[in-house]
Amino acid sequence: MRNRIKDLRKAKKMTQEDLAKQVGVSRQSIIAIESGKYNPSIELAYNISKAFDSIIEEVFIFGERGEE
Amino acid sequence: MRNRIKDLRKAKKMTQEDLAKQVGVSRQSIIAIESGKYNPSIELAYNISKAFDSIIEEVFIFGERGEE
DNA sequence: AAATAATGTAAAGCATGATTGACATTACTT
DNA sequence: AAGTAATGTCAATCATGCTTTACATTATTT
Repeated sequence: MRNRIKDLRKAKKMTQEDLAKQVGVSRQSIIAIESGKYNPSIELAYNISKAFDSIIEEVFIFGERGEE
Repeated sequence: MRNRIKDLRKAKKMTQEDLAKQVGVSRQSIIAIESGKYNPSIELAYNISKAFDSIIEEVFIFGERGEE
């Protein structure tokens, strides 16, 4: 599962730390999620997408056919 | 965070076990999620919503004002 | 070029999502 | 009413999201 966090974040000129604070997790978590290291909880995914005034499906891209 | 899984599941006449198999988790996980005991991963939330031909936001309802 | 901000990496530990198994209870069927 | 399917509950264990700390690297600014 990929995501657009890095791009959306830069479009809003936010640092990883800004986003981390806004959604209430550590910067490490943002890094790990941006780089696809793990699956956030749905609650966190929701908070992140809200930080970008988007819905989850606009931020997280689910493998149509297997996640290259 | 509430969700409509139980209702959607019944509308499709699926058992918890049916759903569990279809999305690849244990029945316990379905029970726990249906009853709001915990936050699924986004991947699982996505698979569940796909089982109902819906998007995440149609299945999971995020606390408008704090989750009674 | 030096200083500082932002990003990346690594490892240890904690919190909780998810599994398994066994049993109790409530609904359907016959 | 008896039998079976479906749901619910409890507890132990495993897997992984998430935190914390500390440092290294890459950008940005002056």
